Formats: sequence, C-alpha cells, structure tokens
Amino acid sequence: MPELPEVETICSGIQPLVQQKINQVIIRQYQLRFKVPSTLTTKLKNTEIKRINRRGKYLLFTTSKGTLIVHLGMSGRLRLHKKLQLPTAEKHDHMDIITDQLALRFTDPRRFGLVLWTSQDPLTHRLIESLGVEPLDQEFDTEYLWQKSRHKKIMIKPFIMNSKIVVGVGNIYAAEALFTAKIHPQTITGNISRQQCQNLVTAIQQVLEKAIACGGTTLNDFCDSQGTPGYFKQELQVYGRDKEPCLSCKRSLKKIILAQRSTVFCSHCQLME
DNA sequence: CAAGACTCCTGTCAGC
DNA sequence: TGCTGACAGGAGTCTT
Repeated sequence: MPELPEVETICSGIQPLVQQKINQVIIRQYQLRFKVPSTLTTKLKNTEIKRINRRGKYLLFTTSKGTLIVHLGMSGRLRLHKKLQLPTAEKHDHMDIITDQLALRFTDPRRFGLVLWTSQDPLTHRLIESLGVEPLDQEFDTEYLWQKSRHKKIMIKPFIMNSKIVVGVGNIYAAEALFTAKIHPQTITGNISRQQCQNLVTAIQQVLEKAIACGGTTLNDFCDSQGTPGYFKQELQVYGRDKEPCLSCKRSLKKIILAQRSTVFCSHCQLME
C-alpha cells in the first residue's frame, strides 16, 4: 500500500516521462474512486508532459493543456515500461499512457485510486487545495502541530492521520510515530503537551525519512516476484505486531480499533500524558 | 463546525 | 479441498 514515501519514490521513478509527448492513452476501467473523465483520452493525446510532482499522496502530471491527477489509493501501482516491452494488460491494468519510447501503466486491484483531470491550477483543485502541510516541509513544526491541536477533542491517532492537518501519515506511520514519541494513540489531541508535539513532529519526520531511505517499500510488495518482504517492514516497531513483545519493554503489544482502523501500541511505553 | 460512521473494492487468510 | 466470512485500508462524504 503506497504511503507517502512510496509515492515519493514512484514520483522520482517516473521522471523519465518528463518532456515526452503522449501518443496514446488507453483506459480500460472508468470506475475508480471517482469516475475517470470520458474526455481524458482526448485531453492527453498529443500533449507533452512538462512536469511530474507530488502533493500529499497525489501525483500531478502537468501538461500544456492541464494536469492529470493520480492517487494510488490502497493498492494502486504505477509502472514504467519501455514501450516495446509493455506486457499484455491483465485484469486490473486500468490505464496505459504511451509515449514514443515509454509506457506508464496504472494498476489498481481495489480501485480506491483515482485518475482525474483539471485544466486549472491543480493546487486549486478541490481535492488538493484543502490539504494540510507536507510532513517533511519546514512548515510542519512543533508550533504548527501545537496550534492545530488546541481544543481538539478527537484522539491523537486519527488526528495525525487527517490529511487536512498533515498529509501522508497513513495508518502504518501513525502507529509507528506514536510509538516512537511514546504517546498513547487514544490521547485526546487537545491534551497533548507542547513537548509531546515536538516529540511527535520529530517522530513522524524520522519514520517517514527512514521509510523513504528504504525506497518507500512497505508491506506485501508484490512488485517482487520473489515475495521478499518490503525493506521497511523489518523496521516496523508496532504495526502488524499485535500480541508480540514490545521491542522496548518486552510486554505484549495491544491492538484496538480507532476510527475504524486497527491500532497496535504498547500500553506500558505509550502514555496518556 | 466538529467528530465519528459509512463507503467504495478485491486479495488474502482464518475457520469450518 | 473448498467455501464463507472477516479483514485490511485512503479519504471523501454523509450523519449526528
């Protein structure tokens, strides 16, 4: 499941498409998170990709006519192939974007991803404009989190997963960061101390940077035909380790459900205040 | 307005 | 072995 580090990695990996002209677009499945615009093929054809960048977990492909917005959702993948080596499309290969020499294939079994088009500045698109700060930007600091957290009555874990506050902190990294910062996931956000804000900011950045350094690999990386587990998986302290010993105190980790998300933590090391 | 529930979808895996 | 059902999860949208 692509989290921010993986999207970042993908974004770097597909840069060879920049300055390439799109010759052909094939859409096989329009029913994604939102319906793929029926005019997309026409819009993209014969345009040059000027820039590919990331905002949160959204990938933005800027062309001369507008911007293609792609989100990978849960199970989405983007693979870059040499045009002549593009494999025959399989069941969940929903879109191909083909240039002179390259082919970008979007695959998404669970179809939580999205492919949209905007002719406006993409940063003003309704899905993008309301996004919070980038976790690795300077803007995301103790003061920011402190201000945003005041008077909030929700629990800290769903709070840091809220993309209107800070983007890119998914379920895995939220659990990991809270463990690192020694904060109980059920702590009421408004009760978090300034020191805890600082610890949490540091922990989030540390966890994300480490994951990026691992190539953004997370779980079940089925890119790897060997079935080798993702590199970062070995770094996980709590996520997916329900009932296993805490790596710090050896006590058994607990799992609870918060905001419909499984949450593993150490009730001894992670305190409410 | 804020908080929480619901929803989309399919692969995987536990249990019978 | 095969079937059934639970589960996982990003994030927009609906409900309270």
